[in-house]
Amino acid sequence: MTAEPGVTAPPRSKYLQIKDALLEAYIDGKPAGSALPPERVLAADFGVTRVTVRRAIDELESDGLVYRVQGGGTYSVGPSIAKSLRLTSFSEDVRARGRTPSSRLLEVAHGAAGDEVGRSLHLSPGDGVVTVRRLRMADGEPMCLEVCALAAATVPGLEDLDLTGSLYELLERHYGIAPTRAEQLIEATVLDEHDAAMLGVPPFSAALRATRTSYDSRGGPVEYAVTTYRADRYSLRFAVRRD
Amino acid sequence: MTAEPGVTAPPRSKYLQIKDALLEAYIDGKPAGSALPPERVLAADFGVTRVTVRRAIDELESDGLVYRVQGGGTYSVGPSIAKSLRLTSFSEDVRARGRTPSSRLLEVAHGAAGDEVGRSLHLSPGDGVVTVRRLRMADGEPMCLEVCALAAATVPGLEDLDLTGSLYELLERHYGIAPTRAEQLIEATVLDEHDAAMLGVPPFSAALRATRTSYDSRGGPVEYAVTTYRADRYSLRFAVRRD
DNA sequence: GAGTGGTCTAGACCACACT
DNA sequence: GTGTGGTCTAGACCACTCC
Repeated sequence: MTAEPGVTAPPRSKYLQIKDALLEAYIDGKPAGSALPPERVLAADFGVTRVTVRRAIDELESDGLVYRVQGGGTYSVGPSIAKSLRLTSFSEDVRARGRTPSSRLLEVAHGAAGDEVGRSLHLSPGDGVVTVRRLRMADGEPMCLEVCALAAATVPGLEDLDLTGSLYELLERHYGIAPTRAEQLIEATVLDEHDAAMLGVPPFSAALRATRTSYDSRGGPVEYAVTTYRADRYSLRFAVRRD
Repeated sequence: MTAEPGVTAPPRSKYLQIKDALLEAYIDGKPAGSALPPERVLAADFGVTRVTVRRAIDELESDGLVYRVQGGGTYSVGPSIAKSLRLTSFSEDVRARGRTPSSRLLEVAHGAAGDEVGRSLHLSPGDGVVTVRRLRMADGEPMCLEVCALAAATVPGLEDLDLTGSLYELLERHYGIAPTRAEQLIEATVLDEHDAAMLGVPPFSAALRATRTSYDSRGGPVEYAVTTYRADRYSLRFAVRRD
């Protein structure tokens, strides 16, 4: 059972392959409002059942890339808009925008979890946590300040590793920990003089603050992170639907 | 054509009924991490196929209320967290929080669309738009400033209607227009003296700004709205997953 | 009426977790 | 091995839109 030459990727599910094919054929570079072929036609073309085609289109719809009209058809929203809400690390995020991520490590500290962090990580307030403070940059330009807390017991020796890259990659490689889902809170705030100076903006500038608790596939909390983004460099864009 | 006594709601799809039943039985009031029964058991209990049960659980998962572990099971995230990202009007939003919405109408103006609004509403810059400025409140307390633009041709006589309630309800009732999806941009900003006074907070306070373009079921743009929320009263909370 | 998306059935096999 | 969720098939009927 060998793969076709040029097909080096691991065998992905059909509906994901179809999603990519639809993206390339009917969405990327097509004007907004272009119609996709009917589901039954696509099913025949791809040699799958309609259920599988629908699954692919379900993903495109929840990503905000197409919309459906019952009895009407399926239409492209247009090529440029609508980034979906996926759990991504800062490094992945910056690379996806075609820029180069880097970090300046500000502090690695051991201490007690305390109340809020302990509750989020399912620890007692006195349990040990490692706190990593970093200034994160894209093409060398400051983008956000990140404070990340992890249960000390789960990441022994973290402070001796290179913390200027992707924390998610590092957790996976050294500890076999991989966050798969997270709860996220987005607020607006104003930067104090210290944080503003770090980010290279005037004091009292606006900022977006994201507070995130990440969980691994077994449901255990992995990371509690507070990230403060420059308002002039960061925004959230997504599609919403009505029930 | 009368409904059954006691069955006042229109017949909803099975998977939505199952979703509600699962919510009540296994999520509301249950501690985080509680396991749901296996999909095959639920299918038998509800007298449907596994596909239909999975569809219900798909919705719960994308709402951030449960998470699944392949080979393991399906678990509740807990009762309190994770509001989903649905397209809701301010009035609906406030009522969902158990408070009473109200509005103060600041201005209704006719004018040319201009560049940005025109592009969003698929109009020429010189086409007419109606702009509605409102201060929106919950239990009488200022929550946000809303500026909403609609194509003048689609809402004749809008300025003579009662604009202190839900704009979505009004669009539906008087013009048969119902937004079904939207693209939304979230940014952080700082309030100027005028807006801060309107919202009853000190000048230069932080605020969340949401810029939204809504579309009806046929894909036509309906509304271009910029809403500025008090940062101390409004935040966004949602669940994210990794691919 | 013809065509489209929306829902649902009754199975099957695979990948992964637990023990 | 057994049980779980993940994917997929080959149909069916309904609700809606457009002509």
